[in-house]
Amino acid sequence: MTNAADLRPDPPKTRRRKDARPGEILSAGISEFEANGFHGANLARIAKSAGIAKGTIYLYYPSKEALFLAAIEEHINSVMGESEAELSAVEGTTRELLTRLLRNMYDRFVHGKAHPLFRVLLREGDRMPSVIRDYHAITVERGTKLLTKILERGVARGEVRPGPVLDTPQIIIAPAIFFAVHKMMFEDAQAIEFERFFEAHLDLLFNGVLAK
Amino acid sequence: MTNAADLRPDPPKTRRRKDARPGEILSAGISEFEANGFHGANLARIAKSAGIAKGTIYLYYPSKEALFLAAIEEHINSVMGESEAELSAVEGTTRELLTRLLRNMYDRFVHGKAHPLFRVLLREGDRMPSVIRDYHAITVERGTKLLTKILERGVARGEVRPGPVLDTPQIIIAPAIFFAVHKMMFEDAQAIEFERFFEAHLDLLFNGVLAK
DNA sequence: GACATTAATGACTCGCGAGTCATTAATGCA
DNA sequence: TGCATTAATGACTCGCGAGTCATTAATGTC
Repeated sequence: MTNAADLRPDPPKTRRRKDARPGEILSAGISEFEANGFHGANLARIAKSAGIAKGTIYLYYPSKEALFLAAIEEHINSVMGESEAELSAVEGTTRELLTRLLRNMYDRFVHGKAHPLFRVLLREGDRMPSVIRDYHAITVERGTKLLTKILERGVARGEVRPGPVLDTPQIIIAPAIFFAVHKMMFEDAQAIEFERFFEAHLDLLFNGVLAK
Repeated sequence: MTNAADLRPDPPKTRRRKDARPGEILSAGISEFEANGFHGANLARIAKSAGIAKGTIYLYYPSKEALFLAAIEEHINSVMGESEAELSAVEGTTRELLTRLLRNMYDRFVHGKAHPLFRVLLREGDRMPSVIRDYHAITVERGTKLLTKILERGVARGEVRPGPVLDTPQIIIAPAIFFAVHKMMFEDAQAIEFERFFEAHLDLLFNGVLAK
């Protein structure tokens, strides 16, 4: 029954992989933080899921908080960088542009990868104002600028009515954030049907509620 | 230097007040839970602020969770019961009705007592689905019914355009919730000026964004 | 006033999880 | 092949806060 395997030395029980570790820990961390938030996350669990011992984490990150910050930063960039190209093309009617922008918002913040990130920051972001500022700059500010561009272009083309909405363009995407929040809180109690809500959102935007 | 006070027996160091305690503990609890959420709340602090020892809390409430549930229930009722009367009067134009309803929403969920409650439930409500269901019934369902009533009356009066908004009337108050959430997350990073936002909200509702 | 009842106390236990560090062993180099 | 370096380990410490319980003392009753 002797075979080659018996002659091979045992594979080492631990591997020394100084350069692969940080990334592995980071991605295990992202999953754990997404699922349980900062407070609820457990370093022993992160270690286990990264296939290492708890102490090893501390060889690469000085504290739970530092790991969280690194994980969030990584996540923000990977999640928010996407659809940048898709949205930067500003052509077509204002109606088309806004429809596309909103569809994209819902895709990301309600159904997509941005949802868990939004959830964690909404719940525990007040612990770390610098993260919130980053997130604000990358999502809100950037989005607001894009909206403003679309609306001003719309005014120039005679498609958009000048008015107070131009001063606080966030109001245009507000229902999408509302939907994401509602889902977070009341998914179990009573979910809102997405397609209907989306239709209503567009209708409100383009027509208001009053009869002509 | 002898006077009456010297002769009076020392006042008792502890008072036995079986019936006053629960209420006092509850109100100390409400403050603590409002300020720190469920997890962040500290029973020793609640006891101190109620002027009793920690053990005394357990004479009246079997656990932190039970105290939280009692505090939330109490709070929900006291906070949500208000402005009921004010809103039930359905007369005037639809425009007037909606303006009044929205002003009321902002007053309560952004500036008023409902804000901290909303904040706590948004952050930690998933721990206790029954509380969320109560809250949903008292706020969302009731509000949605009122909105539906206003909108259907509006349609009957020819003031409101029938359309998808009637199916998901929540969309009308969505920007108010957005504003509350934005305030929670980004107050420090970049607050939105309230009056402008409110104007934009009404304008969006009554006019949409497109030029006529 | 003496005694029984029970409200109130707060020092204590206990579980949890972040962070430490003495020990082990993988790997590179002579 | 032996030695030095350092990645990796995991049992341990330590602080925190919920929940306990033996003890104290306020109050009602005879």
